[in-house]
Amino acid sequence: MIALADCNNFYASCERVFSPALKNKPIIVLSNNDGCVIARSNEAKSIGIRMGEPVFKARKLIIENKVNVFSTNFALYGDMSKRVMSLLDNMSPDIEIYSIDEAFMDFSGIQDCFKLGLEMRDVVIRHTGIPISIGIAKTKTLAKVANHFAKRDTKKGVYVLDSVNQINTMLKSMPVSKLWGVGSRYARMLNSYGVKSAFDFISLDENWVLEKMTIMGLKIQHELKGKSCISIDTNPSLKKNICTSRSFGVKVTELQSLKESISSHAVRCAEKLRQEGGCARYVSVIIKTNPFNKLDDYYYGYKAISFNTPTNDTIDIVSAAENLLKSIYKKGLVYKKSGVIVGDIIPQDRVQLNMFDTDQKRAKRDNLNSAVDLINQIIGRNTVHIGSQGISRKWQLKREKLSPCYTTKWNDLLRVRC
DNA sequence: TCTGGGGTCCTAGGACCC
DNA sequence: TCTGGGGTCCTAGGACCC
Repeated sequence: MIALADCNNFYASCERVFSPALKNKPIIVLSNNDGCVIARSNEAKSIGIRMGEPVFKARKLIIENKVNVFSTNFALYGDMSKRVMSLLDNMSPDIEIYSIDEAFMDFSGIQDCFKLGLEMRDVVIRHTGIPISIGIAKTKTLAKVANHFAKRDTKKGVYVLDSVNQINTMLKSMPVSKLWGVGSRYARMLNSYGVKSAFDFISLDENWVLEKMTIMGLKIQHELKGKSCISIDTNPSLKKNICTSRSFGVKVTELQSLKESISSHAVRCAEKLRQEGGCARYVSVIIKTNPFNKLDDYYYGYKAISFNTPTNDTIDIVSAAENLLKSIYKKGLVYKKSGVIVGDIIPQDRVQLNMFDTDQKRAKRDNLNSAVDLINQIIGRNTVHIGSQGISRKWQLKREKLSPCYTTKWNDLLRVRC
């Protein structure tokens, strides 16, 4: 069995630990620049303050209900997280720290999972003051479902989901949008096909799920049916990506102020990189304008370089970032109109012709359009994307509506080899 | 007026190799 | 008349997570 421990309303609970007078009072925690609500106590949830809501929209509710408002204090949350995780680690054979407030634990071989869950919950609240919920089931995704129901049982806070009947009942009462791995896009798509509950989802044809939601969707489905596809990772590898980003409180149009931000972001990135003991092969800079501002055009500037020699040197990273910034600013941020991607990226809707070596040359020399028509006829599409290898096997498979022939990144769940 | 920050994985095409 | 194919790496972009 796998257990998922999840701290309840983690940031809000952390703040409450240090201000006991706030017990049973509504609390919210805000993002950078105090822009959005990123954590809410149960009381704040019941008032109707929504997750991610901009503060100015929730202001009325906040004032009327005398909600206690905090800016983020990540040093505090990180420290509290370490304490919680170390307690859980002491009581469980194997643990995967999944996020600042969640951990998966391997409960295989445990006689009474429910009892151990209750003990953990008790120990954590006594030693840290943070309430946690624990869901226990056969797979990670089912443990997430179990946790969903553990949260609703405020008395016990532990839920073991083990019989098929019980699982089906729970999945029937759970909207598909609440499933781990189903975000707003997939939820909307699934709803449009009449798939409303998690149970509707597991009843879908596997090939349909694969086609619409890639291998990720199929894994969710298998996990919900009790077939484990996502194992516990107790030995996390180095980060594959390190990012420092901030929103500006106000609109910025001067290169100089962008440069200052980019430099300090780059320094911070280099710090994180050295902490990890890693090296950077690749640096990229992205600048966007406010997507919510309907009055201005939306700009998205992107530029990246690869280092010949991977580095963790602050100077290298900062100067690379500054150079990238300059080229974006000059090329894109000032001139380009909404939605245009700046940098070295080629627009998606291109018609690139490169069918067969000899034909390609002839086509370029003679008449590009007729060759495009020819390809369209062959593959029966209006828009042509043909690679340098001509119509590859990948394309042929696609035309026959078979699965893609990628294999290297797929696990044993589904091996489609051509 | 004011809308977060830091990550992951998968897909697909292009370049290139043998 | 015929058009190799299997593999890796790179990269952008789209989905997701907390």
